[in-house]
Amino acid sequence: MSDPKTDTGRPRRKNMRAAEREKLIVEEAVRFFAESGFEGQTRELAKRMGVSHAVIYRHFDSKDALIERVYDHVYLKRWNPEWEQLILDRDRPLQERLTQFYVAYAERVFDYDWVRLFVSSGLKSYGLTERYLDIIRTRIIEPAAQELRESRGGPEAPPPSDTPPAEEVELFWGLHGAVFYIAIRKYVYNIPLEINVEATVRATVANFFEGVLHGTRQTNRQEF
Amino acid sequence: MSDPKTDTGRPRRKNMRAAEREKLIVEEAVRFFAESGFEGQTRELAKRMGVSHAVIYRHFDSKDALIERVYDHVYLKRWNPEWEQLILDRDRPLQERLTQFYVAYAERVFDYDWVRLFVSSGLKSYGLTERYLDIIRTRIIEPAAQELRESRGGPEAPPPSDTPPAEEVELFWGLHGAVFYIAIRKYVYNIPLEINVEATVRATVANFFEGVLHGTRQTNRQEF
DNA sequence: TAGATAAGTGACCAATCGGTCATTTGTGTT
DNA sequence: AACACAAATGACCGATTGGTCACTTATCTA
Repeated sequence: MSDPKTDTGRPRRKNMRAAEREKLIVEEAVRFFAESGFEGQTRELAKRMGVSHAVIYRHFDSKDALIERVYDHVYLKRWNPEWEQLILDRDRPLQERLTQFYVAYAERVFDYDWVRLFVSSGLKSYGLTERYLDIIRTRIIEPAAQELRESRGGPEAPPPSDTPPAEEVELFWGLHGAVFYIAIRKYVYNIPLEINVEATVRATVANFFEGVLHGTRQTNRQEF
Repeated sequence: MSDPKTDTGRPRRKNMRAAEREKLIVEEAVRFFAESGFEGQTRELAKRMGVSHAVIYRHFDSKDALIERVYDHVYLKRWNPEWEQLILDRDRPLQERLTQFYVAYAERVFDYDWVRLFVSSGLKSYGLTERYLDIIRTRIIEPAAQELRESRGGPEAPPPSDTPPAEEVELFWGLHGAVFYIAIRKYVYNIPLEINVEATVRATVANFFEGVLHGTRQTNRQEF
């Protein structure tokens, strides 16, 4: 039908350069493991690429080694270091900074592959999710909590300390959960969401700050 | 050492009545699948009970049949129908109702087995999580959203309709996510939480209502 | 164009999986 | 104590698993 030379689709069964093949395997593996979980078979993964499963073992020592590469590819590349400065930028109101952060975060991370692989690896407890959430905690949650504590307390507020305020930290984890749960509903629970994600994120952050700024601090909080 | 008749521990290797054995299998399977995921082997499950894995197949037609029973045992028994009336009880402020609900909900459901099995089955998409979240939506989220819409709107507010207000519904999903994410952090991501869960739930609900009641409705919301 | 080298194949392996079955062992009944 | 039946066993089956290897095929280079 079509001349393989002019066929714009994937080159059929031709040999590929090692680097190119590896990249292709990792990309296909990301999607595959996101769908099937890590117990998905290498043979089926290979079949998707139209090659024998032995090819995978030419390029990766083991299935676990491939999974490691999948992690790298999916997680590490999606963290934007600028977010860390954004949270601390006192030229803008804290609410504005967090709105921008969560809108950008959702844009990057609310994705079938990312969310499912993250939750899957959480259940397997390879220690990977713990490391990632450490970044969220130390770079986003705790700085934001510190900013809030310093900004909203009057002159009589306790002086800022090195240890982040536990009460505010938990509230920000609540905000984080409210936002991320959107992705969980969509990609883990398969709930069809017809909502505008960005608008929902904005509204969630806005509602959070309305509570946090206008609320009375004295009630319902003493038990932390 | 101890007379097997008076030994309060598990009876060693003795035959059990069918009903008793089935119950024991299901209970052990709950814990086992929560730890290992549904790909855990029946042989290892049997080994935990000190029996051969053929025993499982005497009492259950297949592994899938056992998993079905595990679902029943874990999910259906933990829903309290009184919660549905609680949300609609206009003798009390809506915030109080939701606080009571989420404190009770967390008490029942924030549990290693429950949370991990729920997320696992979500990833497998057996349709089970969808059914469960339908209950949450129709019995809790949408009624609460309706209550809020009717309570906070002044006389000029639009008349209540049969279809729940989408804007409020999404906000309440945010509250639900903020609360449930506590359990996800603890049991899926293995983050050690030293917090008082009940106090955190109360604070989360309180902060949510401070935002929802004191906030200005006009800003940041028009895009839903 | 011929040889060298890298890429890909398919058969194979040992371990593991869900599931079955003839047989043995325990237990309530008479 | 003897019988009948239920419970449990362990060997076995066929399919599937991650992984290997000798061999074939494609591509680059001289």
